[in-house]
Amino acid sequence: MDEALRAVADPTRRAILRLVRDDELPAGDIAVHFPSMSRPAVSQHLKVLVDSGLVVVRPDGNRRFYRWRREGLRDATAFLDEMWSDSLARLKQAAEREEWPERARAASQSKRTSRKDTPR
Amino acid sequence: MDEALRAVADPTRRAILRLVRDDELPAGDIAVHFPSMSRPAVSQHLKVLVDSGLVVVRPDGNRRFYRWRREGLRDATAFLDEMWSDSLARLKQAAEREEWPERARAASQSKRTSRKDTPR
DNA sequence: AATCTGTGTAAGATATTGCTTACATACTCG
DNA sequence: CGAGTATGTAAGCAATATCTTACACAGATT
Repeated sequence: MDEALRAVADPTRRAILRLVRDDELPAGDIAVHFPSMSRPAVSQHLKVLVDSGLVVVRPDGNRRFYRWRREGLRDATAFLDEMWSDSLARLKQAAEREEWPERARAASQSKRTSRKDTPR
Repeated sequence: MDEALRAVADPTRRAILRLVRDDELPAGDIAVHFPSMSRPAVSQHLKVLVDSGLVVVRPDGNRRFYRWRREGLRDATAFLDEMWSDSLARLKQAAEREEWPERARAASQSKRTSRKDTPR
């Protein structure tokens, strides 16, 4: 999942993903969308996308067709969903404390047990 | 948005986000959750999170309380939504071509106009 | 066969990350 | 005030990312 998110953190790679989301495209066709960078650079981005599981390749004769691989974004999506979810457990906990979840809760008591930076 | 996604691509930072999603926590309390790394390392991760807009700080006396900033994940979420969406435009286009969107479409003709790597 | 075409890989330069340790600062409390 | 607490910043380092140019090589064309 780290890999997928890292891959998606690059704007070029996101643009590539959009290109191959609905259509299968050969590397060359993808590269022409990025005149500001060399073709090998795009090729390397494609490699990153393949290695992170976000895209699959289908060689066909001379060319290599790239296509989005849905499964590759599952975990990343799950993480965001988790962040946005209203967490039942959280609501229950809040209820038990007789507080409203909407109200910002004051921070719990910090333990204050640490002294100095523990050297390692 | 690049920044937010890059920030979230790190597992430590995701863990921090989960910690401060529902509760406001002081830096120290956050750091103790990561005994495998030094406190300054965590502090630096917090800085990344703040700089990328994923988290806000509230200084209070001695301490600094961190809390998730929802807005920070909006764009990243939008990107994923876009990837998963069934794109009305795409459906319409498919209809106009009298094809079913579920059917994988063969790649469009590549132009084959490129010759060699263009030197820069 | 000779030569394109499409695309990946190698090597190298440079910038960025993610740590670590040492230190600076500011607040708190007796 | 002076010691202790909470936390950020500086400097340095090893690993990684992201480009670039040069090159390798298989498949297509003539």
